[in-house]
Amino acid sequence: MFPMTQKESIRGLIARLARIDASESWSVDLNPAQRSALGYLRQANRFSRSPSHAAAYMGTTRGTATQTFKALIRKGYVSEERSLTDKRSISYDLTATGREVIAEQSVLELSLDRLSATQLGQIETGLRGALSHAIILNDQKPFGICRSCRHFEGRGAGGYCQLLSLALEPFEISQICHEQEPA
Amino acid sequence: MFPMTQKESIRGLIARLARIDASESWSVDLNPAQRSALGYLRQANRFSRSPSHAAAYMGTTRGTATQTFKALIRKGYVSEERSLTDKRSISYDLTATGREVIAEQSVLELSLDRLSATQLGQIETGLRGALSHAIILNDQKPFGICRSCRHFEGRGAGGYCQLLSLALEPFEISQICHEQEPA
DNA sequence: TGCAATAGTTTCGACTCGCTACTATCCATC
DNA sequence: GATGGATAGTAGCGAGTCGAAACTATTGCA
Repeated sequence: MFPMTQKESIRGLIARLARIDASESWSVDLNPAQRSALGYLRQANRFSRSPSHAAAYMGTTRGTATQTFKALIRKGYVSEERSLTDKRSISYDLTATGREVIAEQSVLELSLDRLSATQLGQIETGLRGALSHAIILNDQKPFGICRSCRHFEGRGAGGYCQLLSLALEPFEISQICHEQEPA
Repeated sequence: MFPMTQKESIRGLIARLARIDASESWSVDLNPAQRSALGYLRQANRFSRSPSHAAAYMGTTRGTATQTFKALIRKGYVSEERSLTDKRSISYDLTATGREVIAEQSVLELSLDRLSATQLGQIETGLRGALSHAIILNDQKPFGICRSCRHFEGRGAGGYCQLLSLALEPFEISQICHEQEPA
């Protein structure tokens, strides 16, 4: 009568999985927005850990991002550090307990456990592709990883950012950056 | 420094895609809950279109489901019909405008357009598998499609439900049912 | 020096959603 | 048949989210 297209099915699956995942966050005294803010901080490089950048990444407003970070401070999951060069800006970082909380395994991850490695790989590349298209359609910034940026230049184990004229530690080149532009 | 596992990446991807999709629903005067309620009604068979069943499917409470349906009535997207046999129960159904609204293509679907048919197939089966595990872990009902139920019996183009002792129209056997138990 | 842009914050209001309590109805059991 | 418990839907409350807009402080450009 009203057959669902494959794309509609996938849309529904994503919504349901996201809902299951979101409902679980509450059990660790984190709401979904707070959880994804923690996840963002874990991935973001040192130039991208501000409310503005988090807001751009999560598709929300700076005001909401501020609220979220303040709540995370109260709970002791992140620490705040004011910039020395620009007195307007603030940088947040995960605390040790913050890292523990974010590392806890979710029902969603347990469910993914039952899939094969190839299936996981297929899902990841597929969803990643879809997300990058969606981000373009939504006029959002890509926040890709440093290593695959046009301003990146490899140097031994680490690298160099031509935009910021800065040397990069090895671990930094696989973090995400608000300035990133695909090569 | 803190490498993400593949499962963590997928979790993040699902959350981000869901957020993009959810934020879009507002542009058609539907909130995410209302949108997924409409989506549920489109798939559900005639025995499963009540607030209770929708609540079980969506992982929310009956109270919230009622609110959602009442809002959809106000907006003219669903119609209400009281049952003749059980005076407690109500059945909702999509109106013509409700069907139009739900059929509109989303940014998420547009993004999926850029993937190949094989990729779409892989994503769908993968996510479907993950969801069915997650549902078991969460003690929710599967709401699978009629045709693949242990009470289903094929009869020509249509079928027969051994649980309800009822003949089923051809289009009904691919709808989802709250009584469904995988064969 | 002044003016616009930017970073973060605050406040307000609309809205969601879960919880609890309540009514009506059904049904199983004595 | 009565009756007690389960089940369907609903109403109202309250905590909390989130976005919009206004506001302050700082920066940097002209």
